Amino acid sequence: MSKGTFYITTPIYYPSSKLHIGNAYCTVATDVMARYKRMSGYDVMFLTGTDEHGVKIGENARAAGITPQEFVDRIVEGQGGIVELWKLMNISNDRFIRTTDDYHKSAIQRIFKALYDRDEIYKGTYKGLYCTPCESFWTETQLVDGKCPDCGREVKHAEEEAYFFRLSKYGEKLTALLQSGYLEPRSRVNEMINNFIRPGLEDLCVSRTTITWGVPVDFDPGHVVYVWVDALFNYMTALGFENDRYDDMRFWPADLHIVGKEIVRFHSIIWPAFLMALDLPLPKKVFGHGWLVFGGEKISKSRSQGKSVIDPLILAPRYGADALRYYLLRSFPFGSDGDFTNELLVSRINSDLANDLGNLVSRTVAMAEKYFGGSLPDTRESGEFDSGLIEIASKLPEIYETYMEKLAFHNALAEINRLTARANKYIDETMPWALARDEANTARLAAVLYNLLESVRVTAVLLSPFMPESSAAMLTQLGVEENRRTWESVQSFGGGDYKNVTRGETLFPRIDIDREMLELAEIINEATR
RNA sequence: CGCGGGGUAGAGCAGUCUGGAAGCUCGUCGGGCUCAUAACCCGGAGGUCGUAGGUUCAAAUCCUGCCCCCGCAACCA
Repeated sequence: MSKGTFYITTPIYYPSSKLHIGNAYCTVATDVMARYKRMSGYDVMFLTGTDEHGVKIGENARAAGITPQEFVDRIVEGQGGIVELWKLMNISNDRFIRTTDDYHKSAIQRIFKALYDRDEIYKGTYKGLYCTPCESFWTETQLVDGKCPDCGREVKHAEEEAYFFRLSKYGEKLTALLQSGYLEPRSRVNEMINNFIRPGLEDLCVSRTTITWGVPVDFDPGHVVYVWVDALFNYMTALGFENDRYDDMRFWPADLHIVGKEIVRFHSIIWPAFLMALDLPLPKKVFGHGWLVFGGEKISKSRSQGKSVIDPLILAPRYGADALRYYLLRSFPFGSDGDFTNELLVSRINSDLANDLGNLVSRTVAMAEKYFGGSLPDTRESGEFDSGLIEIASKLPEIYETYMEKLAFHNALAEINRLTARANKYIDETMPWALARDEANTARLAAVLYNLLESVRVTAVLLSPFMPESSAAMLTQLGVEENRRTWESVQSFGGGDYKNVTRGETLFPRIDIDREMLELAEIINEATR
């Protein structure tokens, strides 16, 4: 029974160079949310993709001596590219849009025309500071010492004909939208209103004549659609808006756009204004997450050129995509910045995953095999200490759900860890190895192991959006059938039985942190040489 | 006075919206257990919650000033 549709998106990434761990952070979070919603019964559409036009890509392609299309093809679909990265990170996107896809380009032309026909777009003059060698316009504030921020040379005032979107008339409607809870976290709302709306919105330049790598304005040769319309409408063209490639408009409006804090502005001001202009339903929510920083400083694309050790292509195979996914979402509140360090990554894996969770599964499964040959008897005797464990396990799904709905992933995971810790303690309290010494205690021993296996099952199911592979491996060791791996099945503790418990491979091997840090240092050295 | 975020135990962080016994992980010291991945469990030491005021019966939390760090400023998640 479906609870309805749920449409969730990542930003479309700009493939001017390879992606870094920060992009992976955003996509992993979106993936977790998508998997969580699927698990809890929604018909989910999860979209990610790439924004492939613009000056920078044109330049980089020229520098590489290939066409822009070849350039983006390489970064998106080539070896070590974006598609491969998402596969490696176990991203379950239903669709991948590239703004160079034909259906998207023709749809953008129709959308641009529709805005023009409604007089939401008009032809005017773009005035700015132009750097001739770079073929780029800059604003006053972008200049470095009054010169081009890219090449450091003089800029001059220049004008070009351009189309403008009447953004300025949407100030009031946008303020109301922002105050209605459209944008989270709440702290970003003031930033948007104070910074951009209150000073007065200017009309937005939506075409350029100096750019060639982009979607042409079909009714006015020489003009190319500038980033806004091209990029933002991906969320709709990917569903089939103004094109025949797809027929999934039942997913619109989007339930959740997850974006980085630097593009909150585009998604909370420009994007809804476009939709208002076309009388289209607005997305239900935009969530602006924080950034990963590295040693307190921002991770930039330029700084991560080459193989830095924060490269997910190195980290994911080394520790497992699940462990990396877990670390990213457990360590930092999603709305704030988080300091990524390799030490913290390894120490998280060791303490939370190897010592606490992995070891719990290991000792529980080992005892079920050792004492009952992997098949628990049906006669069980409850006893002291049971209620403490069962209470936590029973309440967990509801608490988890509350946090997941708020995208408070770190809190949801902390709650799961609480159950893991409680289960480990329960083993100490009940001392199954002592019970096993006397056959008179068989029923009690069966109950203890049953409670432990149930706790692990609940844990594994709730972890499945975060760590899909490890979760499945755990449930396989427990010998749990499909119908006991569902969201519904963890709403109540007990009910099933355990007749086929089998030890498996170590879920999360412990890492020698000192040796690991040395090896990572060597990897950095080799890469920078 | 451009805007925003942050300053909580040796380290890294929750908690601040919605005021009500200062919490978690790592590290450290001591004890327990032997089912388990030298893992697990219990206990101890360690903090004037950046700073100065204010509101309150009560402030890490609300208000004001100041200091320090970081980011944004129209294409870096």
